[in-house]
Amino acid sequence: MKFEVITKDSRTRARRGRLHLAHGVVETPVFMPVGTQATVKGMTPDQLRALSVEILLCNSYHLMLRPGHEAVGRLGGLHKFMGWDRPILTDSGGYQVFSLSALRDIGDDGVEFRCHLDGSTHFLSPEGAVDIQKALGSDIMMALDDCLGFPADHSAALASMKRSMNWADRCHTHFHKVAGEKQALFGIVQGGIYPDLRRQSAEHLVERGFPGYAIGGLAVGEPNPLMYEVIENVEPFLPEDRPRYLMGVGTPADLIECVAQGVDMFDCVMPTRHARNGSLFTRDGHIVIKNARYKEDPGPIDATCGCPVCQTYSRAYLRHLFMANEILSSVLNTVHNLYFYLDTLRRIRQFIEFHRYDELLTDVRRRSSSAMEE
RNA sequence: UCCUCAGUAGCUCAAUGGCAGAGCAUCCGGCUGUUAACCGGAGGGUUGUAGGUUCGAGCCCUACCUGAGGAG
Repeated sequence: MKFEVITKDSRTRARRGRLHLAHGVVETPVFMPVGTQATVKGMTPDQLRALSVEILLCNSYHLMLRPGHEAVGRLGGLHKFMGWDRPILTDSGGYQVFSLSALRDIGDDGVEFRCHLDGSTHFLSPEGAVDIQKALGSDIMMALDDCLGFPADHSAALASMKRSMNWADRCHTHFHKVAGEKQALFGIVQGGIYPDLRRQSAEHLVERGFPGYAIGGLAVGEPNPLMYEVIENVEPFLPEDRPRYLMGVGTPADLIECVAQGVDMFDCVMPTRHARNGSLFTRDGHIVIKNARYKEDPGPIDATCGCPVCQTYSRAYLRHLFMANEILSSVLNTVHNLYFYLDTLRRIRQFIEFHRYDELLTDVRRRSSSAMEE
């Protein structure tokens, strides 16, 4: 794996970069749609390519349980299995430590999960997480981490961060024992909202040396300005020549704000999940397509959008599909929302190249404050 | 014509004679490394009509109206 910074914006920390991975080149800043179970819900790989998706995120924990990472490995790896030949990043299952908290038990050695499908128990260790992601054959694998919720006091955040660092070390060691040149392992900075812990965590990981660094444990309930502040505080401790990946974030405005803090990579379920739940993104915020006001609205979702859905279908038709619970509703809404996200990232990259990123930042702040007044 | 059964929210149905509810639909909100085509909230009633019994009736009694089934 190789990462190059092509351009840096003059007035913000925004960077324009390029990530060379085993399955292709990724222009950064980049948004990775989430394909938890080896599919971006409702999309074929062809549709994703048509939207110019460059890299996907898939989930180790879910694929370990079903169909099983060994099975995927025997079938030729995740790329072949799902018919996607561009890069894939796999999450380790660290987020499930957080989101499936009722079904798991964390120890120093790893996490014991009770499977949400059949109740069987599984143990996920740092080494196991690497083995799973090796079998899946992702371009980028993530270290197993302990994703802390919000709020958490300093001592809880310290203990959790130390555990994550211990696990990151073990992933690093095991990775270099078993994995080849084709895959890369990213470390994940933790430490909650505490600047001293975030700094310790970042310095620990950098000393160990990873080809990329993720910022985890954010967008877990804290106010957005606090999230931006945490990123602003941790960025100076991350090496300039390595990609920074903000895990699980976020809204379109979040992406624009966080690129300004030096983030290169994002993933989030928001565009795809919101699509299925009927929230559609526009330049002036989202619209809820089920609202009665769209019943006979002949216009597109967003008049300024160039996506195939906005070229063809009315809000009235999309509302009808949603209300009628038609499968096509999810498909068309997902196409639009993913296009919107990818187009936002295209604009982000352009503004950085022109050294005018602050203009984009000003524009998005103005739009979100005027949307609040409505 | 007679007999039986039924009539409660837009729909399908609950409710010992004791505060009239649910599911769906409608309207609105939420969703941030997916247990999520999901979750939450709100509005909505002269219990077919008119009487009667009772401290109190959706429930018991009488008549009528409407519908379904049966008999002739």
